[in-house]
Amino acid sequence: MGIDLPPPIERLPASFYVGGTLDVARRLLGCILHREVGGEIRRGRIVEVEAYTDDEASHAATGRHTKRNQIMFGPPGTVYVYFTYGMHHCLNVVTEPEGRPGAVLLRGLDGLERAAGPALLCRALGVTRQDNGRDLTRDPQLWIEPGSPVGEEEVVVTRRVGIRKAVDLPWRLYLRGSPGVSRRDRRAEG
DNA sequence: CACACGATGCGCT
DNA sequence: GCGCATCGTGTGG
Repeated sequence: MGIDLPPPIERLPASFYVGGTLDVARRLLGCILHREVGGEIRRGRIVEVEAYTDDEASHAATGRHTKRNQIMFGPPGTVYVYFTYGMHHCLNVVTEPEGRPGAVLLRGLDGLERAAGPALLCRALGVTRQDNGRDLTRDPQLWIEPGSPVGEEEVVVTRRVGIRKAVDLPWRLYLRGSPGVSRRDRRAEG
C-alpha cells in the first residue's frame, strides 16, 4: 500500500487559448475550472461561455488605449477580471495571439452551488479584481483542466446577453439542460 | 472635473 | 416584467 497521491493535474497549455476566440469558447465547454482558496479547492464544469473580440460590445471595441482593456491584448491564457454594476465581478480568459484583443467570458459552472451567471460564478469561486492578470497556464490558485468531450448536439449557440451593441452575433454557447446555465438567459435561442 | 452607464442579480408586481 | 443597488471606468468638456 502506497501513499495516497492526489490525481495529476492536466492543466490546459497556452496553445489551447491561442486559436480564434469563438473556437476557444467552444473548446472551453466541458472543461473544469479550478480555484484554490484558503487551502480548499473549488471546481466546476464550464457550461456557458461568451466570446468577445473587437466587436462593438467588447471592452476592446475602441482599440488598445484604455487601462482596463490592455489585458485583452495580452498573452492567451491570461485572466481578465472586471468589476461592474458597482458590485459584481466577471471572469474572462484572454484569447488570440498577443497584440490582438480577445476573451471568453465564463458565465456558468456545473458542480458548484450558485454558479449560474458570470457574477455568481465569481462569487462562488471567490474571484475578484485581485485575480486580474493571473496566468492560467502557471498560476497555483487558478487553472483549467480538460473535461470529458462535449458533443455538438449538446451545444446551444445563441446571442450574447446583457449587451446593447452587436446583439445579433451568435457568440454565446451553452450546454443544453445544464443547471449551471445562467437563469434569465436560458431562452434567447437563435 | 462631471457624468452616464454597465458582458448582473435580486426582489417585488 | 420592472426597478434598483453601487462604483469603477471611459468619455467629453
